[in-house]
Formats: sequence, structure tokens, C-alpha cells
Amino acid sequence: MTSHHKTATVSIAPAETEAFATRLLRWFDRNGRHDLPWQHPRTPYRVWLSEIMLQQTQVKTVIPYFERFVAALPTLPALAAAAQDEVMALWSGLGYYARARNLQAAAQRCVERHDGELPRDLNALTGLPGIGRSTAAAILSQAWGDRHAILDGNVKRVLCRYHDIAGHPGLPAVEKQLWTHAESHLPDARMADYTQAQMDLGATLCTRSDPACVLCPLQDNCVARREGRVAELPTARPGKVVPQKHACILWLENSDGAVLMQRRPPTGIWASLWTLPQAEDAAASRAWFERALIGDYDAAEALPPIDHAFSHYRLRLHPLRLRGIALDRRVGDNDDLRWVMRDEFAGLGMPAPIRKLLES
DNA sequence: AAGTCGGGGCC
DNA sequence: GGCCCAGACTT
Repeated sequence: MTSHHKTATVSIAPAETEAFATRLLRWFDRNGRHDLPWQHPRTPYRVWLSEIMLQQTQVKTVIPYFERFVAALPTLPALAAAAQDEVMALWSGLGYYARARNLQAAAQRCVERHDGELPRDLNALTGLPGIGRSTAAAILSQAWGDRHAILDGNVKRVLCRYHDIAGHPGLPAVEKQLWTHAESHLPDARMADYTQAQMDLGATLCTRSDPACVLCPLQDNCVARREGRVAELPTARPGKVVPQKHACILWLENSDGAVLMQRRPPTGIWASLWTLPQAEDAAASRAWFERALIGDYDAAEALPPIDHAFSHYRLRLHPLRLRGIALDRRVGDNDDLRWVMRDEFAGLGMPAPIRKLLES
């Protein structure tokens, strides 16, 4: 523990509190992002969708997904009424697929209990699946201008530096302290702009590496800047060893050229997505094949392995390709296992590495 | 408090 | 290659 580390008790001078929001808003008017897709029009549904997509995902990545999603499902009731496969297909490639399932479940609950609209209330929003405290605050402030603090990755980074707070921001004790600071800086007006301004500052100036402090509207009061500690804040997440896992996947085609695909279970990795039949090892792969299919397993062509990295483990997929296969009549084509033609791929939610393999 | 959940951007 | 990103949820 270093001497500069702050305790949980904080006190903010009123002048400094005012300076934070005032300077940030003045900077935002000239230098903020005013042309993001969800800002025009800035409806509650579009703000909500953008906030969910932006969880752990950069703006640049989200934009094309957002445009495609709102074009297909332009309103909350449309999302609620859509087929789950359509929602998953629209999300396919974005990752963290629980976000998509929670999004639709929340939409359906809004139709049932909130007259088809997003509730304008922090606790009601937090009670919906996929919406936590920060996302609820971001929705309320941007959609209606309500006065709530957010605390996302951008704000955490800015506040850790501005107040010189050490310790990984994901730790509950540090996070609690950051919430206190975030609440203390709130302006009395312009909440939508203020919320966007914080994110813009974190995304464009107060970046993780090589921040542009000389351009920062908060540089005069930034403690880390004054103390020369900007580069070491926020404190990095403690490292962890990620395990390496393996799996065999079967790329099977029938005489029509259709590919056999399987829907994954509703929980766990790639939940509810369509993927190639997968087994833990070669023996299990062969056993499944011989139980379900008619064909010569030993004639399969081994394709180069595919390496895929998750946050908490690495996966090496070993594909086997085999053509001219038929399903055993006792197994049959059903809701969770079916032959898919190439022109149907776009309509199915598939893990990114599987889609890449099939479309290569 | 720690683990589970993707995929891509960027160094 | 590693680390992180407009986090939430489960255990």
C-alpha cells in the first residue's frame, strides 16, 4: 500500500466539484462526439440498445451492429415479438450473447408490465435483465436528462487519475469510492450531454495508453497529472493464468451440400448459438458420429486447428470435414440439429470462429 | 470476492 | 501476444 492511497472517506471541495462538470461540458461542446448513430434520433429504445451493445465493446465495433439491429427491429415491441433466432443472428459476432437474450427478455417484460415502454425509474430499470446500475443511469440521463451518475470503464479511468486512486477499479472497495466521486461531480443541468461528455473524454483524450493530457479540460485539477502518475493509473487487473482447452468439431455435409449444425444449450459458452457438432476429444467425436450418422468416419479430412481466445480460457478447435453424410433415421432432423444450406447461414446466430470457418 | 460470459482494437 | 473495452450475473 502506497502513501497516496485514499481511504473510503472522501471530501470534495465545492469549487472543484463545479469545475469538473463545467470544464467538461465546455470541452464537450467543441470536441465531443455529437454524431453517433444512437444520438439521432435519441429515443429511449435506441439509447438502451446502444448501452447494452457497448458493454465491454468499443464504439467502432458496435456501430455497424447497431445500424443493422435497429433497421431490422426498430422498436421495443418489435424486439419483444421477434424470434429468438433472429435476435441472435443480429447479435452474431458481437460476443457476450447473454446480452442479446437479456435484451429480448427485458423487452418482453416491458410489454407485459410497462405498457411496451422502458420504465423511467432507476430501480425499475435495474430490475430488468442485463441492466445494472451504471447502464440504468446512462439510459435515464441520456434519454430523459435525469440526474444519475454513471460509472463505466471510461469514467473509472478518468476518476482514478483525477483523484489519484490506486487499486484495481474492479475491486468493490475501489468501486465504491469511485461511485462517491462520480455522484459528487454531477451538474444541475445538461445531464445527457454530461454523461456523453464523460465517455467521450475517456474514449478520446483520457485513454488507457498515451493519454492526451495537454488537451484535457481537467488537467489543472487532475492529481495524477500533477503527481506524474497518469501512466500507472488506473491500476491494472492482477494477472491470471488462462487454461488451454481443446475440442473436436465435425464439418459434415450431405449430398445436397447442406451442413449439419447443432444448437448449443441455453446456458454456458455460446449459449443458444448454432455451431458445428462439437466433442471434447476424438473418441467422443467418433462415438457421437457413429450413433447419429451414416458414413465413413475414417474418411474425414483433418483441417488445420483453429485457435480462439476467450477472456478466461483458450480454445483450440480441431475440425474434421466429411461429405456425403446422412443422418441415421433414428436421430432425425429437429429443432436443435438440422441441415443448413449455405444461403441460410446469415439468418443464424453463429460463433465468430465457426462462421469464419464455414464461410472461408 | 471470484468466476463466467466474446470478440475485436490496439499496443 | 497481452491487455482492455459504454458490465451484468452467478456462485
